[in-house]
Amino acid sequence: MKKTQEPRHPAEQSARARILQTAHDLFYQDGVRATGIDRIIEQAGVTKVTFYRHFPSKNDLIAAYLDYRHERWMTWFIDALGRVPRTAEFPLEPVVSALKEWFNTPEYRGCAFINGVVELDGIGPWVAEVTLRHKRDTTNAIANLLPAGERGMKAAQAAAMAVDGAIIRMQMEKKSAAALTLLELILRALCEACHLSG
Amino acid sequence: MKKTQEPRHPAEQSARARILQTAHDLFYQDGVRATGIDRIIEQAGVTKVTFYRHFPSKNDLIAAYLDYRHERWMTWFIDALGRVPRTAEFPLEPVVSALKEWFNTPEYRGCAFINGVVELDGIGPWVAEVTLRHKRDTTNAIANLLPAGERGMKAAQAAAMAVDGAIIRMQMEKKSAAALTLLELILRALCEACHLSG
DNA sequence: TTTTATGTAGACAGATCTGTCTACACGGGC
DNA sequence: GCCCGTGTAGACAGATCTGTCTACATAAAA
Repeated sequence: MKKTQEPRHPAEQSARARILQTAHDLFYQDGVRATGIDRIIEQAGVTKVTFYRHFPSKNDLIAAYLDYRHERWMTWFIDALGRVPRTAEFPLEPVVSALKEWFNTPEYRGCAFINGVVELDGIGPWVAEVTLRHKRDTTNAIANLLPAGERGMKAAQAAAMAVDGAIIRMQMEKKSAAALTLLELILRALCEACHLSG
Repeated sequence: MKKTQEPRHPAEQSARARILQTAHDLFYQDGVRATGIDRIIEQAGVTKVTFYRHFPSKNDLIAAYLDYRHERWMTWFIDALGRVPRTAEFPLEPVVSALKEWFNTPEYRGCAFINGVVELDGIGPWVAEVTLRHKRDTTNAIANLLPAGERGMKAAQAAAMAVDGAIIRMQMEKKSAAALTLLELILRALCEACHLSG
């Protein structure tokens, strides 16, 4: 079953996977509106017909891009949170560590979903919807670092919002890790205020 | 001196002012990239020649828009902060009140400068520069609510970053004032942690 | 009075972007 | 043996966007 999927280029990816991968890189790096279909087609090494057979319109590609991005980023984030030992004194420390890792990647250009909401507000309500799902999942991942219950959930939501602020900040300032130390200040204050640090 | 400025339409604004005003409304509401020159020209009631005499290129208009926006918003923000009585118990309360006012305006679509950085990253480094100026001025306005000194400044910077998070959050969620209560939670925690609440 | 700054009206060039179309090739399953 | 899914190559239509151009009008300044 499904051996028909990848016959053409045994070593390489299927045409669809190459398109999606290329679209991801270009959309994230240069922005969705600024990236034309032609450039994706050229860089992915496919033709227009092949492209439009897989993605009937650019909007379909954008939707697939956001899904793909969510999957990738979420997997990485949860893994990164787990790689740092949790301490009772500052249970949100893994959040700072994970973001530090992300912020230092050379291709960093902010949160694809925040960028999407800003750039693509007009093309449909589904952009805001997938973005809210993304932020909900992120909040849940943060909440898993805290004791279950009302207090932990409120703190996780606030922490996630502060993280968005840090993401934006880092996107503006490029250099300088000021965003990270400020975020740590906020998260420590939050943990204390919610009696979550021991 | 300068009586030449507004001769044509005594009751109305000068052509330049109308263009800038229209550009502001459309750029902020629909996004810069999504707004064509033709639409601004039409809605401002001027012609192409008039437009290009005042603004040699769209980028010049974008720059003027950001300057104009900064002036307007900053004036409003400082005024709004001053309208709320400061309490020693929670000195950052005016920030929450001011944002509440802003978030409830029907035309709210986030921070024009954050949107600009996301949308216009490619067109030149000056976008990030005016954005950083804007955020610095905002931070200073917040710092004026706090006692001068190292502690107050750090808290103001962290608060400004959290505010950015709330701005984004509100932009995604449209309805629901969750962003505001979360922001208040963060700011209260910050004030306590920095020993700024009495 | 002449010049200059400002304005109007609208055609046009040149680029770019999305999406469609024709024509052809090849491998696997029916 | 034949069809169908997937692939290639590239022309083309139609829309939109930025910016230029000609031709003309008018009020204030010199």
